[in-house]
Amino acid sequence: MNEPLAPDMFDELCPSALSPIRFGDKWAGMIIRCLEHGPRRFSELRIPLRGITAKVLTQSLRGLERDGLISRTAYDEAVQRVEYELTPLGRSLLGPMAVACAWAERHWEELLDAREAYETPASGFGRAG
Amino acid sequence: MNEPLAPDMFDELCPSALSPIRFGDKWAGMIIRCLEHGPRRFSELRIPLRGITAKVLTQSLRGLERDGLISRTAYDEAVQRVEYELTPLGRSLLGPMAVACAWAERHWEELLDAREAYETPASGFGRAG
DNA sequence: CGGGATCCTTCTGGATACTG
DNA sequence: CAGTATCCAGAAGGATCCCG
Repeated sequence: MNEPLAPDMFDELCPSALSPIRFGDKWAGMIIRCLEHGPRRFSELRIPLRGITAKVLTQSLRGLERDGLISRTAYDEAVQRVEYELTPLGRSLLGPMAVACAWAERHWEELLDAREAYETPASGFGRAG
Repeated sequence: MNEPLAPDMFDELCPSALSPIRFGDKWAGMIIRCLEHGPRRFSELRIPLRGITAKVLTQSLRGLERDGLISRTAYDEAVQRVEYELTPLGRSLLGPMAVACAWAERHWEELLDAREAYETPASGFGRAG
């Protein structure tokens, strides 16, 4: 149905790293993006969320489930299978997230500059006045 | 110039308490809202941010300054006076914040229902199946 | 008034090992 | 496979005292 998730979906160079806008906990926003195009399995989610431990992923998923943003479905098959999917409420967050992403991409340079300027206070002009 | 900030500006009943969307750290979003209509003094900010300690407010303000979202101006008068103000970059965040607030207000009921449903798993129907 | 310094508690995220 | 149980480190937030 939906293609595999790219392992480098959340690169280090991603502007979201600098964005002050956060959705839920550290991983929630990324998880929601992963579910954007359809349900995903637990182990499928671990791929783009590189290095996340099972415990932390479980925690984050439970939080999202608690807030009604995703639903969890366990299939009783030979090999255990669990799928997570966005609820309508969760899907309604995609709008605000797109706004946040657009903001971050748009102001990415300014954010970088601001940090750099803040960390180099000695450059001829100071706060004196 | 601008009217005093209402002490109950951030009520406990505020939908933002349930919203998964966060701007910066715990206080950053509220600080930005406080600066929306013009510069504010340190002690002025402490009023709506009820119970915040000086240290934490300072920390949060420094973080916002570091990210280029606000500017700090110290006036060398008899009584010490420091004002914080939104930069253009900081002001550009008001759009995404309005989107976030609209989302939270719109889905406030759903969020409440989801939490309640999650905390009362025993109600006849379960996840069985 | 607007902080800084210090100490303390809580929360978040993670490493590791184990399980149905 | 999809977790749970334990233990642990670091960061965030806060209380308290002090200062120019």
